[in-house]
Order: sequence, then structure tokens, then C-alpha cells
Amino acid sequence: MQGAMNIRSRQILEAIIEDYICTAEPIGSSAICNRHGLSLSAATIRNVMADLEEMGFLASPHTSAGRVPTDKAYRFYVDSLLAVRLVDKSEREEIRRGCRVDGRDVDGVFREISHMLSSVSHYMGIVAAPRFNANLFRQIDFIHLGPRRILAILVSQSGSVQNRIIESKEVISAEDLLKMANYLNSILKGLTISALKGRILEEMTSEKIRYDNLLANALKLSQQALDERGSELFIEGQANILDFPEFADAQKMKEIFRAMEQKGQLLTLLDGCLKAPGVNIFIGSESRLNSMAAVSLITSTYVSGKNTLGVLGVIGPTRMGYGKVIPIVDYTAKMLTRLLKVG
Amino acid sequence: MQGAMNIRSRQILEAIIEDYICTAEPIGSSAICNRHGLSLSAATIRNVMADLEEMGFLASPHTSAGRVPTDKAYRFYVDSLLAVRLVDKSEREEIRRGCRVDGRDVDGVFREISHMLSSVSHYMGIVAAPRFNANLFRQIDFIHLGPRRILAILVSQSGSVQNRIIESKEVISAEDLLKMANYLNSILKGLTISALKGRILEEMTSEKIRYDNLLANALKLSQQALDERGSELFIEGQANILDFPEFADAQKMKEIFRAMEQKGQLLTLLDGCLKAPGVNIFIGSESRLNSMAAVSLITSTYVSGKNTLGVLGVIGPTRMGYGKVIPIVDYTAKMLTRLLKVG
DNA sequence: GTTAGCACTCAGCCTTCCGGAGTGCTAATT
DNA sequence: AATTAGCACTCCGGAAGGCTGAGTGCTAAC
Repeated sequence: MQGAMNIRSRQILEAIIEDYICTAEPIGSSAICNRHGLSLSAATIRNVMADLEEMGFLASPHTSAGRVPTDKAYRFYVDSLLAVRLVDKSEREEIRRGCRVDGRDVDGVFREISHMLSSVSHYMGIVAAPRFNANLFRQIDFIHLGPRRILAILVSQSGSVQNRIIESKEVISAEDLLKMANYLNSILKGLTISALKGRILEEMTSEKIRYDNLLANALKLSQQALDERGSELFIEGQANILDFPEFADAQKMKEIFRAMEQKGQLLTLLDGCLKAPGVNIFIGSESRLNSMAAVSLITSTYVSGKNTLGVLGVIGPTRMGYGKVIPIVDYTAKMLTRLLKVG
Repeated sequence: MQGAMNIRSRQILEAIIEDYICTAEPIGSSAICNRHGLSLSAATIRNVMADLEEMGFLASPHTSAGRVPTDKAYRFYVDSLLAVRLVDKSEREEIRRGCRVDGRDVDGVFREISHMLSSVSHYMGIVAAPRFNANLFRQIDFIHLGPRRILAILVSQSGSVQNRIIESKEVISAEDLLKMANYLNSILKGLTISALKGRILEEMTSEKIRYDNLLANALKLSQQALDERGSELFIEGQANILDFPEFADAQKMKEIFRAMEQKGQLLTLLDGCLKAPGVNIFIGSESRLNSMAAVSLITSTYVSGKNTLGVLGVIGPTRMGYGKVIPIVDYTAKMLTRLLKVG
């Protein structure tokens, strides 16, 4: 126990982490002294490794295996060792290609970006579409599907489209629907979507509404149309993680797949990232989700003007290629931000 | 070799299939004579089983294991042995709950049904949303996102909404967009969406358009907005299949997950079902997809009026509970059909 | 402080061995 | 002629044992 982290310990820790990221197999002392330029014997390295283990950076699966980095080690690696690489030219190209909007459907853009993230990183791509009500209202339309069935289409400033099917108690004619939409558009223009509800309630109690059944109906409809809906989460490339030896165990895999399917917990985690602009990294247990204990999540936020709209990122095993993935996520978030800058 | 299928052979085959569906383990002759009311000795059953094997209904994993039903056996079972059960009351209830539209988003309805199918059946649920262009045109809207960026929203008769982001070469004002939409709505009303393109081309060559830049632009935009997009496929409950012992082998699982992720092959398979109304069943290799050799697919079509809109169904291991799942799929398709009947 | 040497540990792999489940055949029974 | 009991045979799967090699921790020498 020769105390704190000197330069040599760091070098060794870094070497172990990087080897482990490649091989997914416990790293022994001799492997280190062979491969990396350190002119030290295996015995010396063993001493250092024992220290690192005591400090909680390494763990041994069993007595006579090599060492494996802990979450704490990855954290240290990411915070102080990692040299941020730039994104390769070819990857930049692929990211750019994934970020086109022309001719796409709005959801399609997010799904495609998620897919692109998974294919560039070889892990899972994940994109949380903008929370609709963090957004500015742009337009509402009602479309007459049947005598009582109405399709409401809401569009936000950033171009997100939401639609809702509404079953109305009363029969409403197509012309009336148009009037209702016009009325709503006029009173709601420019508000944030989360402010709409208040505005609508306010309007509902106003004098002129009392005597206008049509407008009252319009307000009621708009209330229904605005009912909060869970924001969309696009996860692509799930099959990618099947290739990693750490998930060969069926049990672990089930856990992860279930977590991806439920989306709820994941969403709250991502929601948290909205408050912290830029890149966020959760390594293994740092996410505080049991189902995510074996994976890391790298996220970044994308914005439009002053509004942080959403989060995107990559999920992979804790031994993921941080040096490569972090810039990818960062770059993608910036591209998407630029894409949303309506110019 | 006592020739064809007599009643007893059928009973035995049925017993084997049903046992195997429960246990997923090869069935031996003694297991049959114990459990099922047949008063026959194991030796007799063995003779019959040998015949069934020769006829291609059974296979043995190895000499001294029991027998396992082949795809052919399941096909025979489904076609001639299976007593169609009705859907349980509680399941009916759950299906009904999954088929509400009120307050939902259009895609959300399909996703929810897919989810419901997976949770009722305990396999994977799958819903192919209507092919947009098999549908009647209802309305097009343009929304001005930026000087050159336009959001086109298309609505079909059945209420499907599609949106596309279009980057236009020229700057178009919001008022012009409205005019364009009105014009398009007037000329396109009532056509099937697949007929729109022809109509638009026709219109583009007409005299009056030559001199009206606005209308020409409108037509160009609408062309872009109509570019075919792959129809949506909602697959839910993928994690369910992780529980089945036949997929404990990581290799097989990968294959299936990849197939679910690509969706392409699956979509063409489902497209084929559109032509055959009602319930369709693909057992194992019958799908002619390598990736689906270990699973069965049960589908049914849902319709609106005379139009077959889409397909939904369940994917599970070939030893799936056909007797239970077939009515579930059938009932769900009927519910969805009813749901789409705008009344 | 570093290193060589050495005894020790333990997962992984291979082999062997057995029991049990299940078969196919034959001869006896009904 | 169909059914059944009896029996020899096959073969998977798990348990037990042994070996190997990678890796460790310690000690003593450099």
C-alpha cells in the first residue's frame, strides 16, 4: 500500500481498462508489461494492481484470474484519463447522413437518428423525442373522422406533430370543427404548450363563452387533445448487445431487454439529463437502476434556441469504448440541434 | 407400418403435441399412456409413434429421447385436431381494453394493441399499421416550419396521419401554403392515395398550371409528401420469448431478434396476408424465412368497409398454444375492425 | 524500489463413469 | 392379428477426478 495515485498507477490503470474494453477478459499483470511501453516487470505491476484493487478500482473475479475494472475505475478513466478523440471523418459522414430531415416523417427523424447511433457506435442508440409540452404551441387542427370521432392534430414550434383521436359526446359538423380550430389557434398562439391548459381554463370561465356552445366545446376538445402523453423513446440496435460476451448469460440479457421494453425508468433517467446540458455519463450502477447495473449510458441534450428539447445517447456495456462513443454522442446532439435551428 | 391415420393415431399425436406444448421436452411413450385416458400399454404407443415418425409427424432429437412434433404435426394439429376454444371472459376484457381509441394517438392505438396481444398471449404481439396508400385520401395540410421548411400532414379516410418534413427550394409564405393546401384538397378529394400520384401528374401537365407558379409548387410539394414510406410495424413483448427454453441458446435468439429488428422480410410476409382475409397461420418453416424457422406466426386481417387495411398477429415458438392464441388473434382483429368502423 | 523465483490457487477442459429414460425388437398373450 | 411384457441397447446428462495454464502473493535477492 504505497498510497495515492501516482503517474505510474494511472498508466497501469489506463492500460488495464483499455485492454479490458477490447477483450472483455480479465487482465493479468504480464499482459500489461508485455503490451504497453512500460519497462516494468510483472511483479512490480502486480504490486500496483494490488494497490489499485484495495482502492476499489479493480476487482478479481476469482483468485487466479486477472483483474477487471470496476465502475469506479471507468469513472476515473472518463473523468481524468480519457483523451477525447475527435469523430472520424467517415463516422462524421454517417452521422450527417442520419440527420437529414427532408422527406422524413417527424418521428422517423428521431428513429433514424437512434438507428444511426446504434450503427455508428455498435451499441444501442436511444433518442427521447422532445417532451411535447416543453415546446411552443404552433397550431391545432381538427379533422372529422366520423360523426362523433375527431382527430386532433397538434403541431409545436419545432415541428413535432402529435395526434389524438377524440370521441366527442356531441355530433359536430366539419364546418364547426374548422371554426373551433380557428378560434383555438387565435387564443393559443405563441404560448408554451404547458401553459395552454391554464389559458384554456381561463377562457372557459370567461363571460362570452357561457353563451357560446361551440366555443365551449372547442375548449373541451382542446383539453382532451392536450392530455399528457408519455414522450416517445426510440431505442434501436438492441440486437447489437447480443454480441457481447458479458451478456452471453441469458439472465442478464433478459433483464436488459425488459428494461428497454418498459421504458419508464429509462425515461425518468433521461428526463433528469434534460436539466444538465451537454454530455452526461452514467456508468453501471451510477444510474441507480438495477436493470442497468451492467451497462453504461452516455447522453447529450439537443436544444432549439433556449429550450432544451430532448436527450439522445448510446447504451452499451460498462466496458464500452468511451473515447469513441462520447464524441459521437456529442457530435450527434450538436447536429440535431443544428437541424432543429429553423433557418 | 400400419398405414394411414386412424383415430387412435390422431389421439396419440394430439396428446404428444399438447404435452410438448406444455413442457417443451421430448415426450416418451410411457408419459402418454400414463397421463391420457387411453388404455394402451407403452409398447403399443411406441408402435404408433414409430409410424408417426415415419410419416413425418414426429422427430427424435436422439435415439433415446422421446419424440418431438414436427412443423407438419403442428399443421395437422391446427387443421384437423384443434378444437377452437372461445376467448376467456377475462381475456376478452383485456382485449377490449387494449382496443380503445379515445384520447390516443393513432400510432399509439396500434402500438397498444400490439402490446396487449403480447401480454394476453405471452408471446410477441405484432401489428402492421395500414398501408397508407391502400387508403382513401382525406386531407392534406401544410405547416410552415421555417422559411424553406414545410411540414406536410396527410390524413386518410381511416384517420391514419402521416407527416413529412419537406425542404423546399423556394421560400413560400404561410398564406400561400394555405392556398396550396386548399387547392390540393379540392382536386384530390375522394381518391385512393395510390391514385393521387397519377392525378397530380395529370394536373401538372394541364394548361392552367403552366402559368401559375403557386399551383405548380403545390403539386411538386404534394409529390414529395406522397413519397412512399415503409409502413409501420409495431412489435411488442420481445422480452417474452426470452423465457422459453427453446431460445435459451443465444445463437437462436440473436437470429430472432435480428429478424424483428430488420422488419423488412416480416413486412413482406405480412403483406402477403393482406390478400388472404381472416386468420393465417405460418408454422415454422412455412414462412420460408430462415430467421423464422423456430417460430410460428398467427395473423389476421383487419378491415374497414371493403378495404383490407392491415394485419395483426402473434409470434411465438412453434410449440405455441394454438388453441388459445388463434381465437385471441381472431377476436382482436375483429375488435379493431369494429373500432375502425366509423359509426 | 524493483525484480526473480517459487509455491499456491482455481477456472476450464478433458476424460471417465454411471444412472435413467427411452427405444426397438421379439416372443408370449389375448 | 393386435396387444403387451420382457429385454438388450443407446445415448444424454450430470458427477467425479485429473490435468493444465494463467495468474496471484510472498519472500528474498538485486
